[in-house]
Amino acid sequence: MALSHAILTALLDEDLSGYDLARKFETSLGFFWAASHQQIYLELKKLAEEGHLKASAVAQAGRPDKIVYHLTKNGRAALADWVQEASRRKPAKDDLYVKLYSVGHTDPTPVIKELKARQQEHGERLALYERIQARHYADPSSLPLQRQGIYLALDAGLRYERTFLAWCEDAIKLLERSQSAS
Amino acid sequence: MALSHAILTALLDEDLSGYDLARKFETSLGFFWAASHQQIYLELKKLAEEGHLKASAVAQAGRPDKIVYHLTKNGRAALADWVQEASRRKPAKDDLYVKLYSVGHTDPTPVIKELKARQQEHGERLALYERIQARHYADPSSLPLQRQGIYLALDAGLRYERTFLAWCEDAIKLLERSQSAS
DNA sequence: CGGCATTAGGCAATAAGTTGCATAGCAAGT
DNA sequence: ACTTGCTATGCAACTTATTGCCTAATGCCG
Repeated sequence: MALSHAILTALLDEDLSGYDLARKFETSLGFFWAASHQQIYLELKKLAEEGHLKASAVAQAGRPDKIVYHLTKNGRAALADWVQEASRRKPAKDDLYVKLYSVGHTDPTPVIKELKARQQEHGERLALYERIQARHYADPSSLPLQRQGIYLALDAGLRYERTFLAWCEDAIKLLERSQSAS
Repeated sequence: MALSHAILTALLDEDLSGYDLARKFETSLGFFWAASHQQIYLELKKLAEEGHLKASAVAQAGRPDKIVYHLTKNGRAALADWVQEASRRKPAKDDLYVKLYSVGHTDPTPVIKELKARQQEHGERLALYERIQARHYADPSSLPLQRQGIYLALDAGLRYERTFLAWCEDAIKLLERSQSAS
């Protein structure tokens, strides 16, 4: 039950429809907790049934109708409880490192290729984070309290991407060197 | 089907029983792909059925019998195929960052508490990585090819933990400052 | 008008992972 | 004799997430 809490969190600020939420999970919050729209719609239904959210149908002109969800007192309390619970570190799961374990036994070429693909991918992500930072979090000391948490999450993302990219570069160098040596 | 590949990878070096594998997944490989013994036993059965592994019962004196698994040609080929497939970046999922999003709306104290707990946890993990590095990977340039991949994975772990700890410290500082200011 | 993208919501099947529990042999300590 | 702990394997129920597919209204482009 973790996506549910991410959804409740997203609804702290504003009432949103499932569709809106899905988009929010493609950017901002989704950087730290990814979810597909299928999952989101399902979870919203459950949360409404449990009384954590209140659903209201909204007719729209020129667009399909939508269902907007509002955080109830109940939901707010459930969220507060969850924030107080200690969460455990998520067990790491990344194919890339597992593949590194096979390096001595098979051709390292595909691993190098993958490292380069990741380099690209993480470089793009870093650029995105940097754009967001420049636009919305350029001056952290003047941020209102409500943005400070998000700023910190973004900062964690920035540091992670930079660290990963630096490692990536070194890893590629090492593997290419040992490849040409053999 | 990802745990299966991690298991195949672990069996590249040596034949192992489910129990042995479970222990391997509590250290080394498990740092990058976590798995419980229940999952491992289940997956081993499947892999044996599919012909990727060959199971052989081994009677032991003074201990319960065990089932040792050996990587077949078939399994080796499947693993090689998998290494060539491009793997996608795992969608990030960490409660901690989601909780940061709720900072302006509720009391930040539990979040600070959690950050400190993580600091502790990641500090211990870093110390563990450093011990492993000092013991087995002190001189990376002299490593045989088969250890270089593992060295790189460990290096990624070291960098990640250090980055996280530095961020953690800054995050705690910022939150405590804004807490006392309010 | 036809086709395509966007907005909006959903179902069903499957895969993957977690939690809790069960069994059983043997060793070593108390 | 009793308990604790390690080795060794497993089942069942459940939650969580992924994949693929579907409907339906509207706007826009050619």
